[in-house]
Amino acid sequence: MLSHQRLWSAIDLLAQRRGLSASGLARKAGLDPTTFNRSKRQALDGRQRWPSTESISKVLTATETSIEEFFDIAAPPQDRVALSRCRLPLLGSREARDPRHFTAAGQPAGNGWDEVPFIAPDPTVRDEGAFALAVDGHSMQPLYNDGDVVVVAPGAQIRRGDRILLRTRKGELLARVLIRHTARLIELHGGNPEAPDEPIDAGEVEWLARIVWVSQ
Amino acid sequence: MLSHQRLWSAIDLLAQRRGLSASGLARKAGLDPTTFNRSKRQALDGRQRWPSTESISKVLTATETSIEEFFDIAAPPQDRVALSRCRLPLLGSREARDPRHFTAAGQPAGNGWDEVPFIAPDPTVRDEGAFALAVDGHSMQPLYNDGDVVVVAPGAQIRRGDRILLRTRKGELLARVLIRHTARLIELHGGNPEAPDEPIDAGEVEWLARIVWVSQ
DNA sequence: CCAGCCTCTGGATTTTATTCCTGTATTCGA
DNA sequence: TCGAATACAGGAATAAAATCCAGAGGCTGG
Repeated sequence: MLSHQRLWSAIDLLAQRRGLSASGLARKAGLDPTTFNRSKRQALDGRQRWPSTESISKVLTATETSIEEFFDIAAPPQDRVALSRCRLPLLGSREARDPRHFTAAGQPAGNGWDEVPFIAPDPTVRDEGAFALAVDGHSMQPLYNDGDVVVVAPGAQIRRGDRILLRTRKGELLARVLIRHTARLIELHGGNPEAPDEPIDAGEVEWLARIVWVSQ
Repeated sequence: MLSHQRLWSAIDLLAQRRGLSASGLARKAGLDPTTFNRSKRQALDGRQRWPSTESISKVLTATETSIEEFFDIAAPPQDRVALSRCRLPLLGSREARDPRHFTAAGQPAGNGWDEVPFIAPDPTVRDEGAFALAVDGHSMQPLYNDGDVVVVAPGAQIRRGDRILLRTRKGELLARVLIRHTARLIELHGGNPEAPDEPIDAGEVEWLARIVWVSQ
Protein backbone atom coordinates (compact mmCIF):
# COMPACT_ATOMS: atom_id res chain seq x y z
CA MET A 1 0.00 0.00 0.00
CA LEU A 2 1.06 3.57 -0.38
CA SER A 3 0.10 6.27 2.05
CA HIS A 4 0.21 10.01 1.68
CA GLN A 5 2.45 10.19 4.71
CA ARG A 6 4.92 7.60 3.45
CA LEU A 7 5.21 9.27 0.08
CA TRP A 8 5.99 12.68 1.51
CA SER A 9 8.43 11.34 4.06
CA ALA A 10 10.20 9.42 1.31
CA ILE A 11 10.68 12.72 -0.48
CA ASP A 12 11.96 14.40 2.67
CA LEU A 13 14.30 11.56 3.53
CA LEU A 14 15.63 11.33 -0.01
CA ALA A 15 16.40 15.04 0.07
CA GLN A 16 18.09 14.61 3.43
CA ARG A 17 20.21 11.72 2.20
CA ARG A 18 21.38 13.76 -0.74
CA GLY A 19 22.13 16.74 1.49
CA LEU A 20 19.35 18.83 -0.01
CA SER A 21 16.34 20.71 1.28
CA ALA A 22 12.89 20.01 -0.07
CA SER A 23 13.11 23.03 -2.32
CA GLY A 24 16.67 22.19 -3.34
CA LEU A 25 15.53 18.73 -4.39
CA ALA A 26 12.70 20.17 -6.46
CA ARG A 27 15.01 22.67 -8.11
CA LYS A 28 17.56 19.97 -8.89
CA ALA A 29 14.82 17.95 -10.55
CA GLY A 30 13.84 20.87 -12.74
CA LEU A 31 10.63 21.49 -10.85
CA ASP A 32 9.38 24.64 -9.25
CA PRO A 33 11.14 25.00 -5.89
CA THR A 34 7.83 25.30 -4.06
CA THR A 35 6.47 22.01 -5.40
CA PHE A 36 7.38 20.09 -2.25
CA ASN A 37 6.56 22.82 0.24
CA ARG A 38 4.86 21.60 3.35
CA SER A 39 2.12 24.08 2.59
CA LYS A 40 1.42 22.17 -0.63
CA ARG A 41 0.93 18.84 1.08
CA GLN A 42 -2.58 19.46 2.18
CA ALA A 43 -5.32 21.76 1.06
CA LEU A 44 -6.75 24.46 3.30
CA ASP A 45 -9.68 22.24 4.17
CA GLY A 46 -7.29 19.50 5.27
CA ARG A 47 -7.64 17.31 2.19
CA GLN A 48 -4.48 15.47 1.25
CA ARG A 49 -2.49 16.66 -1.72
CA TRP A 50 -0.29 14.12 -3.43
CA PRO A 51 2.82 14.71 -5.48
CA SER A 52 2.45 13.56 -9.06
CA THR A 53 4.19 10.52 -10.46
CA GLU A 54 5.82 12.75 -13.04
CA SER A 55 7.42 14.86 -10.32
CA ILE A 56 8.64 11.75 -8.55
CA SER A 57 10.06 10.42 -11.77
CA LYS A 58 12.00 13.66 -12.30
CA VAL A 59 13.32 13.57 -8.74
CA LEU A 60 14.51 9.98 -9.10
CA THR A 61 16.27 10.77 -12.37
CA ALA A 62 17.95 13.86 -10.93
CA THR A 63 19.20 12.03 -7.84
CA GLU A 64 19.95 8.75 -9.61
CA THR A 65 17.71 6.84 -7.26
CA SER A 66 15.87 3.66 -8.10
CA ILE A 67 12.19 3.46 -7.39
CA GLU A 68 12.88 0.54 -5.04
CA GLU A 69 15.31 2.58 -2.97
CA PHE A 70 12.89 5.49 -2.92
CA PHE A 71 10.13 3.48 -1.32
CA ASP A 72 12.49 1.59 0.94
CA ILE A 73 13.64 4.86 2.47
CA ALA A 74 10.32 5.48 4.15
CA ALA A 75 9.19 1.89 4.59
CA PRO A 76 7.86 0.89 8.00
CA PRO A 77 10.66 -0.85 9.93
CA GLN A 78 9.17 -4.33 9.67
CA ASP A 79 9.04 -4.01 5.88
CA ARG A 80 12.49 -2.49 5.55
CA VAL A 81 14.52 -4.87 3.46
CA ALA A 82 17.90 -3.30 3.97
CA LEU A 83 18.41 -2.56 0.33
CA SER A 84 21.78 -1.14 1.19
CA ARG A 85 22.87 -4.68 2.02
CA CYS A 86 20.83 -6.18 -0.76
CA ARG A 87 23.97 -7.07 -2.70
CA LEU A 88 26.38 -9.19 -0.74
CA PRO A 89 30.00 -9.55 -1.81
CA LEU A 90 30.49 -13.05 -3.18
CA LEU A 91 33.65 -15.10 -3.60
CA GLY A 92 34.41 -18.71 -4.46
CA SER A 93 35.84 -20.71 -1.58
CA ARG A 94 38.88 -21.56 -3.70
CA GLU A 95 39.79 -17.90 -4.21
CA ALA A 96 38.91 -17.21 -0.60
CA ARG A 97 41.93 -19.18 0.55
CA ASP A 98 44.00 -16.19 -0.44
CA PRO A 99 44.07 -14.03 2.73
CA ARG A 100 44.35 -10.84 0.69
CA HIS A 101 40.64 -11.07 0.02
CA PHE A 102 39.95 -10.32 3.69
CA THR A 103 40.70 -7.66 6.27
CA ALA A 104 42.29 -8.69 9.56
CA ALA A 105 38.78 -8.77 11.04
CA GLY A 106 37.50 -11.20 8.43
CA GLN A 107 35.61 -8.71 6.30
CA PRO A 108 35.82 -8.65 2.53
CA ALA A 109 38.69 -6.66 1.09
CA GLY A 110 40.08 -5.94 -2.35
CA ASN A 111 38.22 -6.06 -5.63
CA GLY A 112 38.16 -9.75 -6.44
CA TRP A 113 34.64 -10.01 -5.08
CA ASP A 114 31.57 -10.54 -7.14
CA GLU A 115 28.12 -9.51 -5.92
CA VAL A 116 24.92 -11.34 -5.24
CA PRO A 117 21.54 -10.04 -4.11
CA PHE A 118 20.51 -11.32 -0.73
CA ILE A 119 18.06 -10.39 1.96
CA ALA A 120 17.45 -12.67 4.86
CA PRO A 121 15.00 -12.39 7.72
CA ASP A 122 17.83 -12.55 10.17
CA PRO A 123 19.12 -9.06 10.94
CA THR A 124 22.62 -10.45 11.47
CA VAL A 125 23.02 -10.31 7.73
CA ARG A 126 22.67 -6.55 7.82
CA ASP A 127 26.08 -6.73 9.39
CA GLU A 128 28.18 -4.38 7.30
CA GLY A 129 30.90 -6.97 6.73
CA ALA A 130 28.60 -9.78 5.68
CA PHE A 131 29.59 -11.73 2.59
CA ALA A 132 28.70 -14.84 0.64
CA LEU A 133 31.03 -17.69 -0.19
CA ALA A 134 30.34 -20.08 -3.04
CA VAL A 135 31.72 -23.48 -2.11
CA ASP A 136 33.83 -25.12 -4.81
CA GLY A 137 34.98 -28.68 -4.44
CA HIS A 138 35.07 -30.77 -1.31
CA SER A 139 37.12 -28.69 1.09
CA MET A 140 34.16 -28.02 3.36
CA GLN A 141 32.56 -31.43 3.46
CA PRO A 142 30.68 -32.90 5.11
CA LEU A 143 29.06 -29.65 6.22
CA TYR A 144 28.93 -28.12 2.77
CA ASN A 145 29.12 -29.45 -0.75
CA ASP A 146 30.22 -28.12 -4.09
CA GLY A 147 27.74 -25.50 -5.26
CA ASP A 148 26.44 -24.48 -1.86
CA VAL A 149 26.56 -20.79 -1.03
CA VAL A 150 27.16 -19.82 2.58
CA VAL A 151 26.42 -16.36 3.94
CA VAL A 152 28.86 -15.25 6.62
CA ALA A 153 28.31 -12.45 9.14
CA PRO A 154 31.57 -11.49 10.89
CA GLY A 155 29.67 -9.18 13.24
CA ALA A 156 27.19 -11.77 14.45
CA GLN A 157 27.30 -13.18 17.95
CA ILE A 158 28.53 -16.75 18.04
CA ARG A 159 27.19 -19.37 20.39
CA ARG A 160 27.88 -23.03 20.90
CA GLY A 161 26.58 -25.18 18.10
CA ASP A 162 26.74 -22.39 15.51
CA ARG A 163 28.41 -23.08 12.24
CA ILE A 164 31.42 -20.91 11.66
CA LEU A 165 33.96 -20.04 9.03
CA LEU A 166 37.45 -19.93 10.48
CA ARG A 167 40.73 -18.59 9.13
CA THR A 168 43.90 -19.96 10.74
CA ARG A 169 47.19 -18.09 10.88
CA LYS A 170 48.51 -20.71 8.50
CA GLY A 171 45.96 -19.48 5.98
CA GLU A 172 43.52 -22.36 6.05
CA LEU A 173 39.83 -21.60 5.65
CA LEU A 174 37.61 -24.05 7.52
CA ALA A 175 33.89 -24.53 7.97
CA ARG A 176 33.11 -26.12 11.31
CA VAL A 177 30.62 -26.32 14.15
CA LEU A 178 31.76 -24.46 17.27
CA ILE A 179 31.69 -26.61 20.39
CA ARG A 180 33.50 -24.46 22.94
CA HIS A 181 35.42 -21.21 22.82
CA THR A 182 37.66 -20.24 25.72
CA ALA A 183 40.52 -17.76 25.93
CA ARG A 184 43.11 -20.41 25.11
CA LEU A 185 41.28 -23.12 23.29
CA ILE A 186 38.67 -23.42 20.57
CA GLU A 187 36.94 -26.75 20.14
CA LEU A 188 35.47 -27.47 16.74
CA HIS A 189 33.52 -30.23 15.16
CA GLY A 190 33.59 -31.21 11.52
CA GLY A 191 29.93 -32.14 11.12
CA ASN A 192 30.38 -35.89 11.09
CA PRO A 193 28.62 -37.10 14.24
CA GLU A 194 31.00 -40.06 14.54
CA ALA A 195 34.15 -37.98 14.41
CA PRO A 196 35.76 -36.58 17.56
CA ASP A 197 35.97 -32.88 18.35
CA GLU A 198 38.96 -31.00 16.99
CA PRO A 199 40.69 -28.75 19.50
CA ILE A 200 42.63 -25.80 18.14
CA ASP A 201 44.79 -23.29 19.98
CA ALA A 202 43.09 -19.87 20.11
CA GLY A 203 46.40 -18.26 19.11
CA GLU A 204 46.31 -20.18 15.83
CA VAL A 205 43.14 -18.46 14.75
CA GLU A 206 43.17 -15.31 12.68
CA TRP A 207 39.42 -14.78 12.78
CA LEU A 208 36.19 -16.70 12.90
CA ALA A 209 32.72 -15.67 11.81
CA ARG A 210 29.29 -17.13 12.04
CA ILE A 211 27.64 -18.74 9.02
CA VAL A 212 24.08 -17.48 9.06
CA TRP A 213 22.58 -18.76 5.82
CA VAL A 214 23.31 -21.51 3.34
CA SER A 215 21.91 -22.29 -0.05
CA GLN A 216 22.12 -25.90 -1.00
CA MET B 1 14.15 5.53 -11.98
CA LEU B 2 10.56 5.49 -13.00
CA SER B 3 9.42 5.70 -16.57
CA HIS B 4 6.02 6.50 -18.00
CA GLN B 5 6.07 3.18 -19.79
CA ARG B 6 6.94 1.16 -16.70
CA LEU B 7 4.25 2.80 -14.65
CA TRP B 8 1.52 2.09 -17.16
CA SER B 9 2.61 -1.45 -17.79
CA ALA B 10 2.69 -2.05 -14.03
CA ILE B 11 -0.95 -1.01 -13.96
CA ASP B 12 -1.80 -3.27 -16.88
CA LEU B 13 0.08 -6.24 -15.44
CA LEU B 14 -1.41 -5.77 -12.00
CA ALA B 15 -4.88 -5.79 -13.53
CA GLN B 16 -3.98 -8.90 -15.50
CA ARG B 17 -2.71 -10.71 -12.41
CA ARG B 18 -5.89 -9.95 -10.56
CA GLY B 19 -7.99 -11.10 -13.50
CA LEU B 20 -9.25 -7.61 -14.25
CA SER B 21 -9.31 -5.27 -17.20
CA ALA B 22 -7.88 -1.78 -16.97
CA SER B 23 -11.35 -0.38 -16.50
CA GLY B 24 -12.30 -3.11 -14.04
CA LEU B 25 -9.26 -2.28 -11.94
CA ALA B 26 -10.17 1.41 -11.91
CA ARG B 27 -13.74 0.64 -10.95
CA LYS B 28 -12.64 -1.67 -8.16
CA ALA B 29 -10.42 1.10 -6.80
CA GLY B 30 -13.35 3.51 -6.74
CA LEU B 31 -12.05 5.50 -9.69
CA ASP B 32 -13.78 6.38 -12.89
CA PRO B 33 -13.56 3.34 -15.18
CA THR B 34 -12.00 5.38 -17.95
CA THR B 35 -9.13 6.62 -15.79
CA PHE B 36 -6.71 4.04 -17.14
CA ASN B 37 -7.94 4.09 -20.73
CA ARG B 38 -5.19 3.89 -23.26
CA SER B 39 -6.56 7.10 -24.70
CA LYS B 40 -5.72 8.84 -21.41
CA ARG B 41 -2.08 7.82 -21.40
CA GLN B 42 -0.90 10.44 -23.81
CA ALA B 43 -2.21 13.77 -24.94
CA LEU B 44 -3.26 14.44 -28.53
CA ASP B 45 0.08 16.07 -29.22
CA GLY B 46 1.87 12.98 -27.98
CA ARG B 47 2.89 14.34 -24.59
CA GLN B 48 2.95 11.77 -21.83
CA ARG B 49 0.16 11.71 -19.28
CA TRP B 50 0.93 10.14 -15.94
CA PRO B 51 -1.46 8.54 -13.50
CA SER B 52 -1.54 10.28 -10.14
CA THR B 53 -0.02 8.84 -6.99
CA GLU B 54 -3.43 9.04 -5.37
CA SER B 55 -4.95 6.80 -8.05
CA ILE B 56 -2.10 4.35 -7.63
CA SER B 57 -2.59 4.35 -3.89
CA LYS B 58 -6.27 3.54 -4.33
CA VAL B 59 -5.47 0.72 -6.73
CA LEU B 60 -2.95 -0.81 -4.34
CA THR B 61 -5.39 -0.66 -1.45
CA ALA B 62 -8.19 -2.20 -3.51
CA THR B 63 -6.01 -5.06 -4.73
CA GLU B 64 -4.08 -5.50 -1.49
CA THR B 65 -0.81 -5.01 -3.28
CA SER B 66 2.33 -3.62 -1.72
CA ILE B 67 4.12 -0.80 -3.46
CA GLU B 68 7.17 -3.05 -3.76
CA GLU B 69 5.20 -5.71 -5.58
CA PHE B 70 3.62 -3.11 -7.82
CA PHE B 71 6.93 -1.85 -9.13
CA ASP B 72 8.45 -5.30 -9.25
CA ILE B 73 5.72 -6.40 -11.66
CA ALA B 74 7.03 -4.23 -14.46
CA ALA B 75 10.70 -4.15 -13.49
CA PRO B 76 13.27 -4.88 -16.18
CA PRO B 77 14.32 -8.54 -15.85
CA GLN B 78 17.80 -7.80 -14.54
CA ASP B 79 16.31 -5.75 -11.70
CA ARG B 80 13.62 -8.24 -10.88
CA VAL B 81 14.25 -9.40 -7.35
CA ALA B 82 11.09 -11.38 -6.88
CA LEU B 83 9.80 -8.93 -4.36
CA SER B 84 6.46 -10.61 -4.76
CA ARG B 85 8.04 -13.52 -2.99
CA CYS B 86 9.76 -11.23 -0.56
CA ARG B 87 7.55 -12.46 2.22
CA LEU B 88 7.72 -16.21 2.52
CA PRO B 89 5.13 -18.13 4.46
CA LEU B 90 6.75 -19.40 7.65
CA LEU B 91 5.76 -22.26 9.94
CA GLY B 92 7.40 -24.05 12.85
CA SER B 93 8.40 -27.62 12.07
CA ARG B 94 6.29 -28.83 14.99
CA GLU B 95 3.10 -27.31 13.57
CA ALA B 96 4.15 -28.44 10.11
CA ARG B 97 3.58 -32.07 11.11
CA ASP B 98 -0.12 -31.37 10.73
CA PRO B 99 -0.82 -32.16 7.03
CA ARG B 100 -3.64 -29.59 6.91
CA HIS B 101 -0.99 -26.89 6.62
CA PHE B 102 -0.11 -28.15 3.13
CA THR B 103 -1.78 -28.80 -0.19
CA ALA B 104 -1.45 -32.22 -1.78
CA ALA B 105 1.44 -30.81 -3.80
CA GLY B 106 3.35 -29.69 -0.74
CA GLN B 107 2.53 -26.00 -0.95
CA PRO B 108 1.44 -23.97 2.05
CA ALA B 109 -2.28 -24.05 2.80
CA GLY B 110 -4.56 -22.66 5.48
CA ASN B 111 -3.97 -19.62 7.63
CA GLY B 112 -1.68 -20.96 10.32
CA TRP B 113 1.32 -19.54 8.51
CA ASP B 114 3.37 -16.58 9.60
CA GLU B 115 5.42 -14.52 7.16
CA VAL B 116 9.07 -13.70 6.84
CA PRO B 117 10.87 -11.48 4.33
CA PHE B 118 13.30 -13.32 2.11
CA ILE B 119 15.11 -12.77 -1.13
CA ALA B 120 17.73 -15.20 -2.27
CA PRO B 121 19.98 -15.05 -5.29
CA ASP B 122 18.71 -18.41 -6.38
CA PRO B 123 15.69 -18.07 -8.68
CA THR B 124 14.29 -21.34 -7.37
CA VAL B 125 12.92 -19.36 -4.46
CA ARG B 126 10.70 -17.44 -6.86
CA ASP B 127 8.75 -20.66 -6.97
CA GLU B 128 5.20 -19.64 -6.13
CA GLY B 129 4.84 -22.32 -3.48
CA ALA B 130 8.09 -21.61 -1.66
CA PHE B 131 7.93 -21.45 2.12
CA ALA B 132 10.13 -21.29 5.18
CA LEU B 133 10.16 -23.78 8.03
CA ALA B 134 11.52 -22.89 11.45
CA VAL B 135 13.02 -26.02 12.96
CA ASP B 136 11.94 -26.66 16.55
CA GLY B 137 13.56 -29.40 18.54
CA HIS B 138 15.61 -32.29 17.28
CA SER B 139 13.36 -33.97 14.76
CA MET B 140 15.57 -32.99 11.83
CA GLN B 141 18.98 -33.69 13.27
CA PRO B 142 21.70 -34.12 12.35
CA LEU B 143 20.99 -32.07 9.23
CA TYR B 144 19.24 -29.25 11.05
CA ASN B 145 19.11 -28.06 14.62
CA ASP B 146 16.66 -26.21 16.76
CA GLY B 147 16.40 -22.61 15.58
CA ASP B 148 17.48 -23.21 12.00
CA VAL B 149 15.17 -21.90 9.30
CA VAL B 150 14.98 -23.85 6.07
CA VAL B 151 13.56 -22.41 2.85
CA VAL B 152 11.75 -25.00 0.76
CA ALA B 153 10.89 -24.68 -2.95
CA PRO B 154 8.36 -27.32 -4.02
CA GLY B 155 8.75 -26.32 -7.67
CA ALA B 156 12.53 -26.64 -7.78
CA GLN B 157 14.22 -29.40 -9.73
CA ILE B 158 15.73 -32.02 -7.47
CA ARG B 159 18.98 -33.79 -8.19
CA ARG B 160 21.02 -36.34 -6.32
CA GLY B 161 22.70 -34.97 -3.25
CA ASP B 162 20.12 -32.22 -2.75
CA ARG B 163 18.60 -31.79 0.63
CA ILE B 164 14.88 -32.37 0.64
CA LEU B 165 11.86 -32.10 2.86
CA LEU B 166 9.65 -35.14 2.56
CA ARG B 167 6.10 -35.87 3.71
CA THR B 168 5.15 -39.54 4.00
CA ARG B 169 1.62 -40.86 3.67
CA LYS B 170 1.83 -41.67 7.37
CA GLY B 171 2.20 -37.95 8.02
CA GLU B 172 5.88 -37.82 8.96
CA LEU B 173 7.90 -34.79 7.89
CA LEU B 174 11.55 -35.62 7.23
CA ALA B 175 14.63 -33.67 6.20
CA ARG B 176 17.04 -35.86 4.27
CA VAL B 177 19.63 -35.94 1.51
CA LEU B 178 18.33 -37.53 -1.70
CA ILE B 179 20.55 -40.33 -2.96
CA ARG B 180 18.46 -41.89 -5.69
CA HIS B 181 14.92 -41.46 -6.96
CA THR B 182 13.40 -44.10 -9.21
CA ALA B 183 9.76 -44.85 -10.04
CA ARG B 184 9.47 -47.40 -7.25
CA LEU B 185 12.14 -46.52 -4.74
CA ILE B 186 13.52 -43.42 -3.13
CA GLU B 187 16.86 -43.70 -1.35
CA LEU B 188 17.57 -41.17 1.36
CA HIS B 189 20.40 -40.36 3.67
CA GLY B 190 20.10 -38.81 7.08
CA GLY B 191 23.21 -36.66 7.00
CA ASN B 192 25.36 -38.80 9.25
CA PRO B 193 28.19 -40.03 7.00
CA GLU B 194 28.52 -43.24 9.00
CA ALA B 195 24.85 -44.17 8.75
CA PRO B 196 23.56 -46.35 5.90
CA ASP B 197 21.15 -45.10 3.24
CA GLU B 198 17.45 -45.34 4.04
CA PRO B 199 15.35 -46.79 1.23
CA ILE B 200 11.69 -45.81 1.16
CA ASP B 201 8.95 -47.02 -1.16
CA ALA B 202 7.92 -44.28 -3.60
CA GLY B 203 4.27 -45.08 -2.86
CA GLU B 204 4.82 -44.13 0.75
CA VAL B 205 5.68 -40.57 -0.18
CA GLU B 206 3.06 -37.86 -0.30
CA TRP B 207 5.41 -35.20 -1.67
CA LEU B 208 9.00 -34.09 -1.51
CA ALA B 209 10.53 -30.70 -2.10
CA ARG B 210 13.99 -29.28 -2.34
CA ILE B 211 15.49 -27.29 0.52
CA VAL B 212 17.22 -24.34 -1.11
CA TRP B 213 18.33 -22.15 1.77
CA VAL B 214 19.01 -22.60 5.44
CA SER B 215 19.69 -20.15 8.20
CA GLN B 216 21.65 -21.59 11.05
C1' DC C 1 25.10 46.48 8.27
C1' DC C 2 23.54 44.98 4.02
C1' DA C 3 23.14 42.65 -0.41
C1' DG C 4 22.53 38.19 -2.08
C1' DC C 5 20.97 33.69 -1.60
C1' DC C 6 18.14 30.14 0.16
C1' DT C 7 13.89 28.30 2.42
C1' DC C 8 9.38 28.49 3.22
C1' DT C 9 4.26 30.42 3.24
C1' DG C 10 0.20 31.49 0.97
C1' DG C 11 -2.36 33.27 -2.93
C1' DA C 12 -3.43 33.56 -8.17
C1' DT C 13 -2.76 31.29 -12.48
C1' DT C 14 -1.84 27.61 -15.51
C1' DT C 15 -1.46 22.92 -16.56
C1' DT C 16 -2.99 18.39 -16.21
C1' DA C 17 -5.40 14.25 -14.40
C1' DT C 18 -9.81 12.82 -13.29
C1' DT C 19 -14.49 12.70 -13.92
C1' DC C 20 -18.62 12.82 -16.58
C1' DC C 21 -20.70 12.05 -20.80
C1' DT C 22 -21.77 10.03 -25.44
C1' DG C 23 -21.08 6.49 -28.71
C1' DT C 24 -19.40 1.90 -30.45
C1' DA C 25 -18.08 -2.92 -30.11
C1' DT C 26 -17.96 -7.21 -27.56
C1' DT C 27 -19.21 -10.67 -24.29
C1' DC C 28 -22.38 -13.21 -21.52
C1' DG C 29 -26.43 -15.19 -19.82
C1' DA C 30 -31.41 -15.60 -20.06
C1' DT D 1 -31.93 -13.46 -30.18
C1' DC D 2 -31.91 -9.90 -27.25
C1' DG D 3 -31.07 -7.17 -23.25
C1' DA D 4 -27.45 -6.09 -19.85
C1' DA D 5 -23.03 -5.57 -18.58
C1' DT D 6 -18.36 -4.58 -19.81
C1' DA D 7 -14.44 -2.46 -22.37
C1' DC D 8 -12.79 1.24 -24.61
C1' DA D 9 -12.37 5.84 -27.57
C1' DG D 10 -12.79 10.55 -27.50
C1' DG D 11 -14.65 15.10 -25.99
C1' DA D 12 -16.26 18.58 -22.38
C1' DA D 13 -16.29 19.84 -17.61
C1' DT D 14 -14.22 19.64 -13.20
C1' DA D 15 -10.77 18.91 -9.68
C1' DA D 16 -6.27 19.01 -8.36
C1' DA D 17 -1.18 19.63 -8.83
C1' DA D 18 2.41 22.44 -10.63
C1' DT D 19 3.84 26.91 -11.58
C1' DC D 20 4.31 31.78 -10.93
C1' DC D 21 4.46 35.48 -7.87
C1' DA D 22 5.01 38.28 -3.87
C1' DG D 23 6.68 38.54 0.89
C1' DA D 24 8.91 37.03 5.43
C1' DG D 25 12.70 35.12 7.78
C1' DG D 26 17.37 33.09 8.20
C1' DC D 27 22.09 32.69 6.94
C1' DT D 28 26.56 34.22 4.91
C1' DG D 29 30.28 36.88 3.12
C1' DG D 30 31.85 41.35 2.09
